[in-house]
Amino acid sequence: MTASEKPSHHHGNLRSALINAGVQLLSEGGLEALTLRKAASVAGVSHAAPAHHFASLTNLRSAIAAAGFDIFDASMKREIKKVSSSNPSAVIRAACRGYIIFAIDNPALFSLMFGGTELIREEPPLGASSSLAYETLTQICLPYSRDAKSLENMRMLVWSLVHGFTSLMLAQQKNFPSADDAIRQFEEMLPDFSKLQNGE
Amino acid sequence: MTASEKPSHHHGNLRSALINAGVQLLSEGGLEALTLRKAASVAGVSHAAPAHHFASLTNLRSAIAAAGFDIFDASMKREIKKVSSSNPSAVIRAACRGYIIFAIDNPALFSLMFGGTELIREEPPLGASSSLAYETLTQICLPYSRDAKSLENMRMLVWSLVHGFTSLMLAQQKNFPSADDAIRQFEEMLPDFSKLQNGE
DNA sequence: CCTCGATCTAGACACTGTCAAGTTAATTGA
DNA sequence: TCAATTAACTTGACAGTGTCTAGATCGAGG
Repeated sequence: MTASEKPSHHHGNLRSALINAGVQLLSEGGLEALTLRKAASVAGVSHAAPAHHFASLTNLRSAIAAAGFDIFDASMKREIKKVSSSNPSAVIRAACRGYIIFAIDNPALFSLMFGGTELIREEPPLGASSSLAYETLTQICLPYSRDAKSLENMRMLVWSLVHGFTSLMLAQQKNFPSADDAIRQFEEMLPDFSKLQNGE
Repeated sequence: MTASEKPSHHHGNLRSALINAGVQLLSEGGLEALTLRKAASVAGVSHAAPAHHFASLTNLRSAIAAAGFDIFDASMKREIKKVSSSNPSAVIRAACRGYIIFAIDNPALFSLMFGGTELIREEPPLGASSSLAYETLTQICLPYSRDAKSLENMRMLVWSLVHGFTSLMLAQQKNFPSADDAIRQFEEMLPDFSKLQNGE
């Protein structure tokens, strides 16, 4: 949509425009700043236009959360790529760094995804994107699993640890630490954790 | 407030009545069912009455969250009392059971307390109650701490683990498991965790 | 008894999600 | 090519929300 295009009655790509507007509203004003009408306004359409793409606010929130899971998964994968994949423990720690970085960079989005807001989790947009991140978290635990049950336990252990740490960090401090400080604190807590790996 | 008392213009104890009404609304309709006007209605007063006790919805939410932290702390302490206090690891596991039980019994309250809703965390009502629970979590880690730093790491480790597990459980399943099932799943994940205790 | 302050009511305003009806534009089909 | 159909959007309305202002009522202290 360049400036040379004359404004059309049809927006063209309103659905993704509303999602982008929602992400922006979240990052600027927190959870409660995300409203259908504001998103419509930012996207440059009337207040009722979103209804044709999202049946309700819950649907828009779910689509935004799905976009959040994509960013989230990308953040973990980016940090994983930075380290040698031959060291399983380093890979897990890298994923955790990506986890924390995402939350610090997108606290309101993180809250929307995990904070208890009603979302439609099963259907395609959100279900697929969250499964992606789920899969990444499973992959990094594979080296530590002997069977299906130990994999599930390890995955839940790692996920619980990093998710709990991140959630509590966001809930406690009004002014979050920098991502570097948060990661430092997490890894300082973690050394004991490495004992339960079968060897690093 | 018995039925024999004639209704007075003054409610008498509107502040706590609104908090109780809020807890009820949360448990019946989730996060978004908690509104000032509904709480006022449940308490039997006009829509503007709450303003004299809570300057804004955020203040009411904070007071309700404070009440939640009291229940939360009581739930942990109740489980701790059930076990012999001579076994530090058993005490920690008991506290975690209380943590999970509270979340299963009060999912919306849990979301309000930790889910990213804006709250006034420093001031007396919420600040004091959350410090109480914080203190309980610190106490159960004392047997495993050699110094201030190791205590902080252990506390954060335990808290992150149980909080992350609980949050993810509430976020993932629309129909939560029973408290018993959730605790079983948590403790099944935990055995590896016991390795990092200096001895059970 | 009377005053005064605390408590609550009534009304209003802007904002919200959602619905219904109408308008515009793109696409399809003959 | 051009009319008809359908998708996309606008306008208007409604109930519900937080919050403000003004006024009414009650309880306690002088």
